[in-house]
Amino acid sequence: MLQVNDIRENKEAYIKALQKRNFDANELFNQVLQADEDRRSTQAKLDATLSEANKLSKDIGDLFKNGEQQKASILKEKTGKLKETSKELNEALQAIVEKLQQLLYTIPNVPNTLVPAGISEEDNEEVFRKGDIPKLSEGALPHWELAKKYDIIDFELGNKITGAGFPVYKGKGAKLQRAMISYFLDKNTAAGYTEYQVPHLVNEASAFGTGQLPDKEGQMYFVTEDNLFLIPTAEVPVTNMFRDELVPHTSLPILCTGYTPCFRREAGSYGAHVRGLNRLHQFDKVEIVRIEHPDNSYKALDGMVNHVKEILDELQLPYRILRLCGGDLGFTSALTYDFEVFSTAQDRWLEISSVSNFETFQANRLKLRFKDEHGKNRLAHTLNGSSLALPRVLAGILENCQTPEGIKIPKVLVPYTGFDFIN
RNA sequence: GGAGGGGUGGGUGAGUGGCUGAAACCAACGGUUUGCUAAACCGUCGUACUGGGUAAACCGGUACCGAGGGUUCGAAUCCCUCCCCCUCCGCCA
Repeated sequence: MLQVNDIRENKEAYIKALQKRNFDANELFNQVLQADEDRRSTQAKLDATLSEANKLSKDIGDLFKNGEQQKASILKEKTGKLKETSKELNEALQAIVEKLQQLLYTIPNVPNTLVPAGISEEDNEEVFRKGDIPKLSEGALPHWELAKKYDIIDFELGNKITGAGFPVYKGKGAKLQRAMISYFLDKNTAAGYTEYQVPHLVNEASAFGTGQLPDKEGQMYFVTEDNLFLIPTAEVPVTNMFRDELVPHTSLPILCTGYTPCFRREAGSYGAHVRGLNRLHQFDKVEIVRIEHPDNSYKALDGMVNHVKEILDELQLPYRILRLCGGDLGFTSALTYDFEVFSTAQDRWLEISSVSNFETFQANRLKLRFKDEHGKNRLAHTLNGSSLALPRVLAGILENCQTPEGIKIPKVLVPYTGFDFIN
């Protein structure tokens, strides 16, 4: 959520930047600033009223002590009116604050200057590409066929147990997944990230803190009995470890990584694009999260991009990096790079990582602050990225590394799998 | 799930109706002392909103003692609801 002061100071620049999202902020900003004016003047009136009441209370106390009951009861009458006034003002204030919040919730983050204008994923900007797209031999198969052929993923079984989008991994398929998790975590911890195991269910405050609420409520599974959400990404529990924290600037940056399953309702998704591992209700992901000093956050973002690159280089998969355009940029993000691996058999790119800088947008909701060099309390910058989301990496491996004899496991994973071939 | 106890500033912890935004101690920071270190001593030391001031320093107002309500002229202190923690019992990977 944006800060009112920032909106006031950068109104025109923000409006212009938000146009890249095709978001017209003009009217909303005016409403926000007006609501903020109302908030202040009401607050001022309320404070003055309370101040007067406090003084009277003190006087009454003194009078009682001196045994001047009558004088005291005269003053008491006065406070009755003040009390009424302050009650009214307080109610008005709460209504205004509520309105202001509601307005702010509807405004997405301001895109960074690097973000290209655009409407859809068509307008994303490819900034990097690496790896040869293998020429597959005759009879090359999509991953869901390969999964069946080698009996490593059972989609039908998942249907039976739960429903569509909950595959069962089996044998070498299961082992390969476990291997990837270990490998990714090892890469991340070697790069300085601290590994965490976090809850897979979160409360409302957490879902709100990272921006899943109120924007994406329908995308999360919700446990009504206990009022908890199944996490759509480790970003939620990991980032929320720092909710309501005020950390010294010397403790920045904070680097975290964690493996969790991710649960997404994916309401409204259908068709060929959700086939196989392309889009699941439950999938595994290793996430990296950074809490950064505002001066360093974009350097950190580049660092994260390079880190993910390194992993993909080692996996020797063909991939590209996109800078998301305004129309495709997530609600909370200021700048996002998507990583995509090429699905050879499907002849399309699959998103496997999304690395974003949220600047203070999440921190503002989270109340995640640091004490800076001058002793001032400021909002920190939060960043996160996948390193990596498993199913599509698996799809990429299966499809790109297929040979007529079987699937060749990327060398870097072999120490983790204990086998180098699936046949 | 049942019974009881408790949630106070970075930490420990005092505080049962006004003199308490909150003692004391520890930690932290600044300084004095010192060949260096330690010790000692002095000082500073919560957060948010807001008014004045040069958006610094500083001065003032309001709110905050788990959260939200209530009683009262006045609440950390009394009452209600919820959340969390601890102990015992039950259940259990």
